[in-house]
Amino acid sequence: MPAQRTAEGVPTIYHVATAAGVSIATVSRVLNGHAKIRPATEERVLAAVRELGYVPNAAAQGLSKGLKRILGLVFANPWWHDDPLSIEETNLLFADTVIRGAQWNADRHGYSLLLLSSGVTRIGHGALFGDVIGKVDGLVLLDRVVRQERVAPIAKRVPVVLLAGSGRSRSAVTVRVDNAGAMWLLAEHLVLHHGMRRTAFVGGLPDSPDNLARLEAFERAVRELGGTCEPAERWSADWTSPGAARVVRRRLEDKRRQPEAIVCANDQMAIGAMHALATAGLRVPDDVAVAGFDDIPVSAYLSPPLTTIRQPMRELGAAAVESLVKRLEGVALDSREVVLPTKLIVRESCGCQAGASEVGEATLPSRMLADGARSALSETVA
Amino acid sequence: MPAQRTAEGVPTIYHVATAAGVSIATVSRVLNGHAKIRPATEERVLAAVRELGYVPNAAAQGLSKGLKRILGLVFANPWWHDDPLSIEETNLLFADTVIRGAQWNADRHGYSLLLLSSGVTRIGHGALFGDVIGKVDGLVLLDRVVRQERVAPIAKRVPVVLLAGSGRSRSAVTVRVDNAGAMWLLAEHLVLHHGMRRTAFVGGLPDSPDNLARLEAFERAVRELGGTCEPAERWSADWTSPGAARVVRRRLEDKRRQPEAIVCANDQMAIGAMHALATAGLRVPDDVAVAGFDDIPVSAYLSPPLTTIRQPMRELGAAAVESLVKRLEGVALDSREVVLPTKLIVRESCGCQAGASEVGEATLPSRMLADGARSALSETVA
DNA sequence: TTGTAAGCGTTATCAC
DNA sequence: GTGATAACGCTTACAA
Repeated sequence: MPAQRTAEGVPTIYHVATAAGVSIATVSRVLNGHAKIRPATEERVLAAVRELGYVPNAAAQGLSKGLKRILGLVFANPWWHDDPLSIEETNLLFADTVIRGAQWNADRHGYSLLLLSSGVTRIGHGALFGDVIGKVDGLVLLDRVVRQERVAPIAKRVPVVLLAGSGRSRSAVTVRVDNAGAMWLLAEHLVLHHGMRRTAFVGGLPDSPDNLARLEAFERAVRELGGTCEPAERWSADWTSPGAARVVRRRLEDKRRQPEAIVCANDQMAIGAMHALATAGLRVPDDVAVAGFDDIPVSAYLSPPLTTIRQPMRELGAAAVESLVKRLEGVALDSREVVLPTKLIVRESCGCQAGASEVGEATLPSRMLADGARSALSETVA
Repeated sequence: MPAQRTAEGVPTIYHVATAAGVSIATVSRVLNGHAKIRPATEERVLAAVRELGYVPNAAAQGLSKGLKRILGLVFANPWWHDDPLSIEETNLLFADTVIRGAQWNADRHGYSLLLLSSGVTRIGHGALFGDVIGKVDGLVLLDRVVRQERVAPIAKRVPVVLLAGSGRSRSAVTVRVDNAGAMWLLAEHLVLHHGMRRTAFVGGLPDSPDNLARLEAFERAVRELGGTCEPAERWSADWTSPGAARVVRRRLEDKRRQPEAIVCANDQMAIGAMHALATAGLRVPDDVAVAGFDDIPVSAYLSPPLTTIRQPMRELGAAAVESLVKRLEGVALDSREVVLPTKLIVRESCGCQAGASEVGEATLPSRMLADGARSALSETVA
């Protein structure tokens, strides 16, 4: 037996073996539960493990087993010092909540989640995200972190799941929400229920697939229902409250008749829009109705409470991990695309009255669920 | 040369060597930039690397170098299905923003950030966080993820930084903000500037070091300035908006005179408090002033905009990683404790008038900076 | 039931 | 400059 090789203070399997008077193979067996071990032996090994505070070196395990049990999630994580205006980052809550869902489910499956960012240093510069790809068994790519054509080469090396992507990738699985169904519901509520005809849609970053899907679906739905939606160019923002506030203020200076309803591609922008309206002396929803998308926690606590689309952000992260894990364990995926359902949460910013409950909340099932959509939630959290 | 050993499709250094007609040692040298390589050779190797889409296996590198270049961050990440009320998680924004800062700085130093959660599965059950500790070179432990006495054994194995901890650990470095200085500033503003004497402090989870520090400092400051602070037990909440709303509503039912100012241990609770007050027909700040802590992005967009303490959450994460990396690179730390400064952000919920700027914002330097505090920000983002 | 030894894919120390 | 080759710490046949 090569005895203890490490000079460092960190105990290895050799130390444990020596201390327990067995071979390293036996230690490994005890720790991994394979094979039958004599109880007395097992006890000695475990005692040694405890005594030394031994924890296996995951790098060695990964090398030996060919599985690192680490999943990567790539998101946009800029530092903001260059741009004081972006203190409130692009869709902050969305990414963070997705991350939480992904971490949670990875953990459940015995994997850990490695957080990777696009945009700051080496990542994204070299091909294949630099070397970080070598650290993971699979990758979740958030919306917009990588261009369409860059996905294939990455997917050649590790399984990839696209989160909130356009869903048009051959090489990777896509997980997203039912944006179109959501916007239809909202348009119906505004146009049919409240009788509003003139609307506007405050968009997030223009190249975001989610933003595009929401915009197109909303415009189309409103038009088909007999209403109008102001030209998107004039209402394009950047997912942030200040950005949306700016857009709304600019429109307010224009003295033509204002829209009756302003729908925003996320809740943060709805908050910015409401702020701009309030500052201009307009009341929500009496003068203008406002709606958002996401249903972030504060939305229920705004005045007025925000009518919005709830998307299962956490489940989105969990579902992405779920299909990655399935792929790694050799389970066949039944679809290249997972579409999670959304809900219309009716509160007061659209003109409805507060319900009996503390936080008024009406829930309609999403119709128009895309083909192949199932509740990945029940799948995931089973 | 043992030729290509891997059956999988993933190319190894052996494939590259074969393709380039050199030894694996040469490939390694080219990729790591050590030693002099003939330009022609280098070119052949690089070509092979590109051709094959080779990326080094990080597990093998970690094993060989004794450094995984992975840092772990442990935070609380419960799934909420058991408890529908906790949809808005404990101090969500705080942890998420800290995580972003940590990820950003880790990336800058060539490390990746592994997200680990306490509480859900194996982690925290076995000693030493189960096996996950074997995946990292160092660990950042967030507030409350582990009890005081559990830190030492972990720190024996990998360097540990405590984030937002009590600062009383021998075995680990602590990174936190200047809670006491912040609360003094706020108390002065409320009591001296606005002349309010009767106050209340809505607390977060009672066992959180941050919460405790804020509560104690605020009570003490108010008292020394001649005001009063209602008993903490009655105002104890859980970091969430609904939690704070509940506490405030309960107090409102009590017909004794209400406090003139309600200070909350974070912004989410301030939002919940304002909601409860508005629902009860009380106006902020005319009837009751409200203040928060954190300065999350939406706080500037509430009505009224929230007066709060800005703590550098992102820098907190970055600083934690900074000291971990220093430790790993053998740089001596000049202190067991890093204390970052805070700022009082005066908006309108305290009774001040809106400033000239879009979002009124007065900034005072934090006095009472704890001993040894330096701007770790400048250190970090240098 | 346990031990021996051959990988796993790198890096790094020798030689040449 | 470049090529063998020995670690690195673990898992897993294969023997015993």
